[in-house]
Amino acid sequence: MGDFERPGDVLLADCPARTTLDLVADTWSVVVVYALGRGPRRFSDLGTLIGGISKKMLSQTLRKLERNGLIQRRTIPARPPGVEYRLTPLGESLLEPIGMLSRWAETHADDVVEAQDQLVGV
Amino acid sequence: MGDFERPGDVLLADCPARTTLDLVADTWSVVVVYALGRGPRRFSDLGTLIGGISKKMLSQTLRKLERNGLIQRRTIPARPPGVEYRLTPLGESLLEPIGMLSRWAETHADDVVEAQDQLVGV
DNA sequence: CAGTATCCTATCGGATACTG
DNA sequence: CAGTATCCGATAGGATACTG
Repeated sequence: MGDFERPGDVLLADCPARTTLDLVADTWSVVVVYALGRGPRRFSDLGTLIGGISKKMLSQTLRKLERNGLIQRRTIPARPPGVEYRLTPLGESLLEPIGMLSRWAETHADDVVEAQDQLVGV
Repeated sequence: MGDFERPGDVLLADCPARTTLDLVADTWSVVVVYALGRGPRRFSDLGTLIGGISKKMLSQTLRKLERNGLIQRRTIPARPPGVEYRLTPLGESLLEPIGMLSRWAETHADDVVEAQDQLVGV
């Protein structure tokens, strides 16, 4: 190998960096973390806030992120009883990267649509 | 609606922003764009550069990104004949967001592993 | 070299129904 | 409210073989 690669690079298969990228590089993970960036939320509130997500995927995504230390689940002893999810410091550290990615998607969505049309024809 | 949401937000289902996020929020898309950030590359070179990717997924990912205007495919009339992929300006605009995401994965991979171990037990 | 085609398995993801 | 369980079709993704 040369000095071209750094160990732990996302280009390397099976390294922790790649595995970690795998963990967050999917739409639901990005959107859930993005939504929790607004502050702690209940399960049902997240379901409302995030358009198009099913209870199943919301639950799965929350548990995956929890297993990997990005979010924390807490039972609220209030009335009515409920559950609250919040970002951990690790999860918060992800807010800036996915914020940039989300902003890119919002900003360049029209460019993508235009490129698609270009290829289909006038 | 309140002033809480912006139209085109990734939180909204089926809007162009969400669709565009969907397009790039997966591991192979991120890694392929990341790899092409080093400059134009041939198909086989990308396969070597990107660890663990199969020809099938590389091909599929390249075509998807091409269809959506992020990369451009060009046939090289050189010897030996080949094909070269490069980022379009739109693709280049994605380099900073995914660069941040990749750097996050590299930096926080150990935190994730630690969090996993914590939950499994000592 | 640069792919496509096929096969097969695993996961994604929605819908629905049920539980505490 | 906050989920889990089950069913089902669609897609992801690897392996292998084949093509121009």
